Amino acid sequence: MRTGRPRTFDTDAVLEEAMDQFWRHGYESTTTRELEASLGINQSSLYNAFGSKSELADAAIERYQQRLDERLFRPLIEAEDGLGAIDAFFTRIERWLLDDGRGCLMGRLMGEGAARDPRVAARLADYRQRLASALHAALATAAERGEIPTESVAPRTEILVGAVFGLNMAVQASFGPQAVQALAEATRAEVAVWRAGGVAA
Amino acid sequence: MRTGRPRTFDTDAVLEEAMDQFWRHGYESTTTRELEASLGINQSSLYNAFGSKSELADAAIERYQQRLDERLFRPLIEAEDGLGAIDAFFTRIERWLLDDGRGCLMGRLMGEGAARDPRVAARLADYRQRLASALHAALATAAERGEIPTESVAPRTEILVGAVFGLNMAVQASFGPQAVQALAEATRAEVAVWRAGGVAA
DNA sequence: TCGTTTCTGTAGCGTTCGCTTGAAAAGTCC
DNA sequence: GGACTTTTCAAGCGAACGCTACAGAAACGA
Repeated sequence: MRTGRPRTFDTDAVLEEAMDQFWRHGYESTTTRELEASLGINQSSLYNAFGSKSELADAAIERYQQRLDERLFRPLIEAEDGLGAIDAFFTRIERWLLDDGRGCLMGRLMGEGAARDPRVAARLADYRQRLASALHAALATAAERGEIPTESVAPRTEILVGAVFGLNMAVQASFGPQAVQALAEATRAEVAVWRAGGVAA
Repeated sequence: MRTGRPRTFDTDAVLEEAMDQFWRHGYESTTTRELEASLGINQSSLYNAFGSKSELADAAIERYQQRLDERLFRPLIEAEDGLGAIDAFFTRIERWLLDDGRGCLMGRLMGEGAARDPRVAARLADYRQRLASALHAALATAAERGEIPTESVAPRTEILVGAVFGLNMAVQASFGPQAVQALAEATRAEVAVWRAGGVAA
């Protein structure tokens, strides 16, 4: 193992800041010059440490995905109150999208067609899978509790995945907080109808 | 009225081709060089005729919106079979998104954040309004026919708007035809549950 | 201390972007 | 036919893009 001059910056902190940049501006619109400025390190140091913009983004997305898992997906999977957990999930995701004006990194990447980069495409496919799994788990719990029929778990997983995509699209399209809130609220209302056995409140 | 040399190209045909280019590649990724090549006219002729890329896109989007109105929204508004028309709409939109691999221009624009251009933002807001109106009209018809409760018309309009956004997001994220089909199918299944009065088939 | 290895900063490569310039070509109107 | 207006075309402007070459600075093992 050959040694040499160690890095003067904290790789982890830089990655955190890079994640925030991609989160705010997406993949294409985050330029290496902006990264240089916001991360406080020179471009060549960036490339020396991460290889390429694509690889840096890949690492940043992995970091973001872990955060999503912790804050949004894990509570959904571990909750035991079925449809109540789904209601809470859509409240949480609404805040996630609106609270700090950053939206969702995955939504940005999906919308801007960042899947043309194969690394990003793999991350997005993984995200879709995790989202669907978490929703499926919560719906399965709801079925166990007798809140919804078992046959409806699979199609309703798709419905909710689509609803999350739709929320993200509304954010990307800059339709404003009210539009996003309206979509989230309508989704929660529909879930409430499921609980009521299909009889509208 | 001062006269001069007339154009050698058909403005209408050029606009049609420009619409197709934006449709295939979105706003940002459609370059003035590509337009020059595909439209068969010089860049300066383009700028002379349309002013700017933004204005050309604006005209192309207007054209596209008219097509959307004719092919997707008008049938939804004029149909008299309530939920049946909504089922047919989601079948039609699924084909619209998948058949020729172009997806939907509005979906591209929403996803790529093209709303940063004020002209595009206005077009997108208009699109959202037209989509919501068409769905609302069909749901109102369904309520008149007694298929769904009147109170559910407004929230379910939002649900379906979100579903359309979600379908577009799936297309933009390159999740593939099966993912898009699954979302559309699940939406139709949920609409069928509405008709059945909430009792799952 | 010395040699080796790695990191840092400047400067710049080649490409592409939206858009414009300037002169020649091609029409219309009197 | 000649004055006038507009379109066309090639060339190029200034800026931004991802990325890199290179030289000097800085830390390691011996």
